[in-house]
Amino acid sequence: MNSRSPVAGLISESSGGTRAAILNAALAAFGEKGFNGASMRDVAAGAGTSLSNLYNYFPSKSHLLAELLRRANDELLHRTSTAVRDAGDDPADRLREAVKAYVGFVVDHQTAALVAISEIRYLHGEHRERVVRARDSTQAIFGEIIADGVAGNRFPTPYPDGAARNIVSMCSAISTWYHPEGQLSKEALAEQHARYALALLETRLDG
Amino acid sequence: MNSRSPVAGLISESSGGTRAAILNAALAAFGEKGFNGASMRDVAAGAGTSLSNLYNYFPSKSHLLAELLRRANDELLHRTSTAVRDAGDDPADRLREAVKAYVGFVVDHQTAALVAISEIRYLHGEHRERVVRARDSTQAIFGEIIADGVAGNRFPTPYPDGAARNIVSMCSAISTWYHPEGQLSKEALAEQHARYALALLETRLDG
Amino acid sequence: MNSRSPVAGLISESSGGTRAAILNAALAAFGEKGFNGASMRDVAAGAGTSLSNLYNYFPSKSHLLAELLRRANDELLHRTSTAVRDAGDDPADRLREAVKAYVGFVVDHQTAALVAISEIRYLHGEHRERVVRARDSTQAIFGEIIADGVAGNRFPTPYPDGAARNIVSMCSAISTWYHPEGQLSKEALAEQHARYALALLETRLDG
Amino acid sequence: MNSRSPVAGLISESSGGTRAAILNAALAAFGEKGFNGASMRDVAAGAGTSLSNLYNYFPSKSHLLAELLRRANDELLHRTSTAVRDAGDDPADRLREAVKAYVGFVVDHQTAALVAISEIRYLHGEHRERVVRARDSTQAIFGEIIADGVAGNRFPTPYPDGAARNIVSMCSAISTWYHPEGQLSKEALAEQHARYALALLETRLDG
DNA sequence: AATGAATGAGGATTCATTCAT
DNA sequence: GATGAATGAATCCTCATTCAT
Repeated sequence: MNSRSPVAGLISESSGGTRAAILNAALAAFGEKGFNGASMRDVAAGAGTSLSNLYNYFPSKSHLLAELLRRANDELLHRTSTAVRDAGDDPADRLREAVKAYVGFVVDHQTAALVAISEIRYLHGEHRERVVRARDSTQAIFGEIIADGVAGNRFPTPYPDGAARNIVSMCSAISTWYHPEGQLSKEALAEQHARYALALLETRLDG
Repeated sequence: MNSRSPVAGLISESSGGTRAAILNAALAAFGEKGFNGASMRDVAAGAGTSLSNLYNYFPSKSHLLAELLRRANDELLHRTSTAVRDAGDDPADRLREAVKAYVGFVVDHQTAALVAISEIRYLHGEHRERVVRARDSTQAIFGEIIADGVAGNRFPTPYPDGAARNIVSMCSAISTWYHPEGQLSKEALAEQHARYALALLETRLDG
Repeated sequence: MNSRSPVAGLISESSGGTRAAILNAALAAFGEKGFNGASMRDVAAGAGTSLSNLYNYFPSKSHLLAELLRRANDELLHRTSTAVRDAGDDPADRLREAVKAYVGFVVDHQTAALVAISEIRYLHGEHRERVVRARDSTQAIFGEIIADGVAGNRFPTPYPDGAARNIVSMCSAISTWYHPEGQLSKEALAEQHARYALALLETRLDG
Repeated sequence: MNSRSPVAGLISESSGGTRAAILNAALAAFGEKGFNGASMRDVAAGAGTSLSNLYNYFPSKSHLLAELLRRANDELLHRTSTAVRDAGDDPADRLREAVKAYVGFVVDHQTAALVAISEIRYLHGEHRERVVRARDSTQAIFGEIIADGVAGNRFPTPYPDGAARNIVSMCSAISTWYHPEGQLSKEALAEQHARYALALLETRLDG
C-alpha cells in the first residue's frame, strides 16, 4: 500500500485534487502547530493555493478540522469494527484483533491520530457530536469485548470498567511518540500492545 | 490541606498575591481554551487585573506557560520520588506507591495535569528543556522500578520497555476525563490504577 | 397591468431572460442591503445563476446599479411627462396629474424608487450624469408647472423656489414607509399627495 | 456658537480627546461613503490614530454608528421638544417653532442629519430600537401638535394623518442638498419651511 | 505595582473580478 | 451563455506587547 501522504487512504490520493491538497496541508499544519496555532495562510501555503481559494472548498477553518476528524474517526471505527467482525468468538482473540487494528491505524495515519486526540477539543456543536459519536463507538467496541470476556470468565480483572478507556489511551498515545524510522515495526508494536491489553485484564498468558 | 484554588499548593502560596492570581487565571484559561486559544486579555480578566500589569510579573505569555508547566512537573516529580523513597524495597510496593502518588497529583491538580500534557508542545527552547527534563525524570522513576522488578523476577512481562510509558499514559489520561463529583474517589482511583500497572507487568495478583 | 416582479414593466420584459433575472435580483439585493452591503454573490444567488455568469451580462457591479437607476429614472420621467402632457392647461390640474403619476410609480415600483433615491450616491462618472439628468428633468417638470402657476396667480406661495423639491421629496419618501398590504390604496395615496402639493403652494382649496 | 467640527455640540469638542476624534472621523466617513462603503481604516486615518486603537473605544463598527445616530437623534429630539415647550399654546406657533428647531439642527449638523436618515437601516437589534424610539418621538411631537390644531379647528387639512411624516421628510431632506455657502441662511430656511408646514395643513396664512 | 492608551502584525473571512473550459 | 476554480486586495477585528504616567 502506498503512503505518499500522511493520510494515505484517509484523504483521497487520486487526482491532483485541490481539495485533497488542502486537507493534507491542514492536517500537517494542525499536527505541527495545533489548531489555533496554525493559520489559514499556513494551510494555503502547504496546499500550494491561495488563501481565498480555501474558502471555495471549506466554509471555515472549523469545517476543515471537522472534516479531518470525521475522516480519521470514521476510518478508525471502520478498521476496528471490521477487525472484530472477522475475529471469531473468543474474547481474547477479538480484543487482540481490535488492538492490532487500532495500533495499525495510529501507525498508518500518525498525524491524523495525533490531531484526532489533541484537537477534538476545538470542535463544537454538531461537528463535535458527530466526531464524538464515532470516537465513543470505537471505544464501545472494546468495552463490549471486555464485558463479554468478563461474563465468560476469560478476563478476571476486578476493574473491568476502566479497562477499555486505558487500552484506548495506550494505543492512541502511540501517535505521541512513535517514530517510523525507529526499530519498532508496526506489527511488533501491535503485538506488544495486544499483550498489554490482555495483561491489563489479568488474562492468564503463556510466556 | 486547603484546596481553594484549582492548583492549591502548586500556586496560591497563601494569600492575595497578584502573581498567584495571574498564574491561576492563566492555568484556567489555558486549560479551557488551550495556550493559543487563550489570550492575555483572558488571563488579565481572570486575574482581576489589567492587561498591562501582567507584564510586570511575566515577560511574555510563553513565560507564563513555562512557569505553570515547571511548577506542575516539579510537583509531580516531587510527589512521585518522595512516595517511592518511602516505599520500602519491594518493586511491587514501590510501583504501587508511585502510581498512587501520580494519580493523587492528577486528581489534586487536574487542570495543571491536563495543561502539562496538552500544552507542553507550545513550549520552546530552554523552557521546554527544563520541563521535559522533569517530566522524563518522573517517567524514569517508573522505568527504574520496572527494571528492578524484572531483574528480580517480580515482573514477568515480556515487554518491560514500553510499560513505563503506558503506565504514565494511563495515569495522566485521568486528567482528561475525571469528574470530581463522580462516584470514584481519589483513593479508589489510585488503587485501581496501581493494580492496572502491576497487571500490565503481568505480576501474579490475588483477588 | 401585470405585476409579477417587483419591477414589472421596468425590468422583466416578459420571459425567463437571465438578464432580467439578474436585474431583478440586483434590485432586491440593493434594496435590502444597500449597494455596498450587497455582494455579487447575493445577486447571483437571487438570480439563480452563477457568480461568473453575471459578468457575461454586466461588466461590473456599478454597471448593474447604473442600469437599474437608469431604468427607474427613465420610467419615472416618462410617466410624469406623459401625465402632464395629457393634463390640459390648468396648472393645478397639471400638478395634480404629475403628483399622481409620481406616486403611482413609487407604489408600482417601490423597491426601485427606494434604490433610486438611496443608492444614487454610489454612482459615479457618466453613469451618474445620465441618471442625474433624468432625475432633474423629472423635478424640472414640477418646477415648470409651479412657475407657470405662480405667473398666472394660481399658486400664491411666497416660496415657489423650494416647492418643487419638497413635493418631490414627499412623493419619493413614500418608498420609505409604504406597505402595500396597508389600508392606503395607491389612488388614495396619490390623491392625498396631490392635495398636499397644492396646499404647499397655498392654492385655495375647497374641502 | 463655535462650529469647528461637523458635529459641534453633538460630539464634545473640549480636550484633544481621541474618542471625539474617532466619532468625528466616523461621521465624516459614513457621511461621505456610507456605512458599508467606509472602512475602519478610513475612520482611523481620519481620526489620526491606528486602526487597532479604534477598538479601545468602540467594540465594533456598528457601535460607532449606533453612538453617532444615538447622539444625533437625541440632540434633535432635545432641540425640538425644548422649542415646543417654550412656544406657548397656539398650535401654529408651536408647529412653527418645532420646524425651526428641526431645520436648525439639520443646518448645524448637516452630516449628522444626513447619516441619521440614510444609515439607520444598517443599525440592528437594541441599537436600532433605541434610535428608532428617539426618531419616532421627534416625529410624534409634530403629530401631537397637528392633532391639537385639528381638534381646535386651526388646521383644516382633510389629511392630518400623513402631514407629520411629510413635514419631517421635508425638513430632514434639507441635509441632502443644503450648501452652507449658498444664499439661503439658516433662519430664512427655517422660516420658509415653517410656512411650508403650515401651508401643508391648509392653515389660512397672510401673505 | 498598576493603569489606560497605543500600535503593528497578523487573525479569519469576503470581496469583485478573471480565466480556462 | 454558462460554469467552477482561482486570486489579490480588502474587510473587520484580535493579538501580544510597549510606553507614558
